[in-house]
Amino acid sequence: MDIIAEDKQLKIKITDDFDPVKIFECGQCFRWNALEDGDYVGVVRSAAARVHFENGTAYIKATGGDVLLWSDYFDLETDYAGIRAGLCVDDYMRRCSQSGAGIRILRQEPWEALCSFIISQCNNIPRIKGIVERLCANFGERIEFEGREYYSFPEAEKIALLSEKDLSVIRAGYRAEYIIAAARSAVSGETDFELLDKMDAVSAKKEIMKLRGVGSKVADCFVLFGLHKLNAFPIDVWMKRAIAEHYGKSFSPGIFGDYAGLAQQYMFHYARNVRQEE
DNA sequence: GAACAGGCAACTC
DNA sequence: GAGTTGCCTGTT
Repeated sequence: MDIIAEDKQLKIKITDDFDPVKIFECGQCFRWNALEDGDYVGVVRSAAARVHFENGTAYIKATGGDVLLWSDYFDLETDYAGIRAGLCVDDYMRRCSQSGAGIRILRQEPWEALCSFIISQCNNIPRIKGIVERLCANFGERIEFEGREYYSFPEAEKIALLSEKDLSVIRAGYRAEYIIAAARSAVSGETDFELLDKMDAVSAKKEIMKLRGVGSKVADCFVLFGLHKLNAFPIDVWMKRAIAEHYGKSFSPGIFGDYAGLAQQYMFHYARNVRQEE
């Protein structure tokens, strides 16, 4: 990918898979929203940004963050087209990966991913987004961008000091208790994201599942999206259906190898966006 | 009003 | 280990 910094914006000549709609709407993140003109606006760390996509070029205009932040966040060093080609172990996966071409796994902050996916349980995307937005608006740092207000995702340190009552404004329900416990665990060092990062996906999953409110699915989402371990394979009801239909009981994510997590994204995308249209 | 939702924990057998 | 139930909130 060619990244050129010009006129206070980054211009990325896309030479690999990169589809903003799929990237932002595939369920991996909750803080990017489409504007009327189709651009996406979101917050990463302490920077707000607008992503515009046109003629094979992505334009990123942000309040901050250098080239490194954005190339890291969008995982631009990884060859998704190449990985995708290698995933086509059967005809079904070929269809899935074709339909999902353009998805990239963002390198999100571990704490943000953990917290967001704790909130995601038994919830739909609009509501998850609402809760996360209220969390940020109430406890994050204010960022002004293009005449509008945005908020950073609050640090674990900040959430650790809150009571469940303090959190009631975000209307997370019974998940509030889990969020606070996770924040305190992160602050105390009992949950150590740097340490988890060094582990393999299976060990990291096992470790993060020690937290209350973190079961198998949330743990896999954390490992895949928060730790960027691309072999983690979250299984929700959509995936369960797809697996039952196409692979049966003996299924193991292992058949997709080191990039099973990407295969999961393609299957998920296909199940949600393509298959019902057939 | 009741059932349900992209899930988890605690409990039962 | 498989099955059941409550959980907080919002939607159908």
